[in-house]
Amino acid sequence: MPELPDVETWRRYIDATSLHQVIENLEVEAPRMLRGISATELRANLTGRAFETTARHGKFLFIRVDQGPWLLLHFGMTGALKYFKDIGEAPAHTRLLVHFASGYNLAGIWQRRLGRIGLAESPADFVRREGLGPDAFDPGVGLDEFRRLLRNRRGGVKSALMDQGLIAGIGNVYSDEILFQAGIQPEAKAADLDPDRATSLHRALRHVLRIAIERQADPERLPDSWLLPHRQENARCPRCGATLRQAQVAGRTAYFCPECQRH
DNA sequence: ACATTGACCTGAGAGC
DNA sequence: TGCTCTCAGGTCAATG
Repeated sequence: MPELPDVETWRRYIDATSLHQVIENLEVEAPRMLRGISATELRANLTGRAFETTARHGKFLFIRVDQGPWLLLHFGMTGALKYFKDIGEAPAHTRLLVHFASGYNLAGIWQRRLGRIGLAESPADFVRREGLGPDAFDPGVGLDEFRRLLRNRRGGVKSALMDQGLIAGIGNVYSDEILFQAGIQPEAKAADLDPDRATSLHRALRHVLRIAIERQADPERLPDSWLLPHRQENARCPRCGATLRQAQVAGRTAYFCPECQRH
């Protein structure tokens, strides 16, 4: 599902397709996805202007409107974007449709309406307001800072990784991958990780996110040595061949290798 | 301060 | 075929 690497891929997709074109009109099919703004207000803020630049923080994508606010998108569990010409080709479940004067269109697609469309003054302002933690892929989150974040946690390490207020961008799937590559069980207590394991975890986090972004978050293109392609019932660990285990952790289905991952 | 649960959504797949 | 149930998992609110 859309986590940091997916959203980063969508950000680059916007950069490659949708900047510097006058927005002629905009339609919102799912008003419930709007927060704190009406479809009419959103249209008034965007039409006649152009997208100028993009930013991302955690799982949030920001698209700056020239001389104006930032369009804010959250992909929820099923969000996607599509840039296309023929309006007859508008994808199913299009909830947001931006018509450019060029004749091209940008669709925001959410099969389930679990997502968010809005405006923000600036990414920094939004991040502060929402109480988001630092972006998980920000090089500024170095080992020391990472250790400090974990040290102050009471609960499990998987739940810490997924807490957007602690560190933003990691969800259920990538937290499993990061823990697998670090060799740590999802239910291990975050504060109990010794310095070596915290270092491994930090390194795995950076490595997983970097490779996933490079591969455009496409599961088909991720290495077979990763857990992610094997994230299904009764599959085998790509490292040791043991049967992967499935457990409810922090309310989600976690997959892990009982042999390779330890407390 | 943490975990747990259900709601929000919709479609796919299973079981009958 | 068609019905019902469960599951997927990001976020939020209520509860323990």
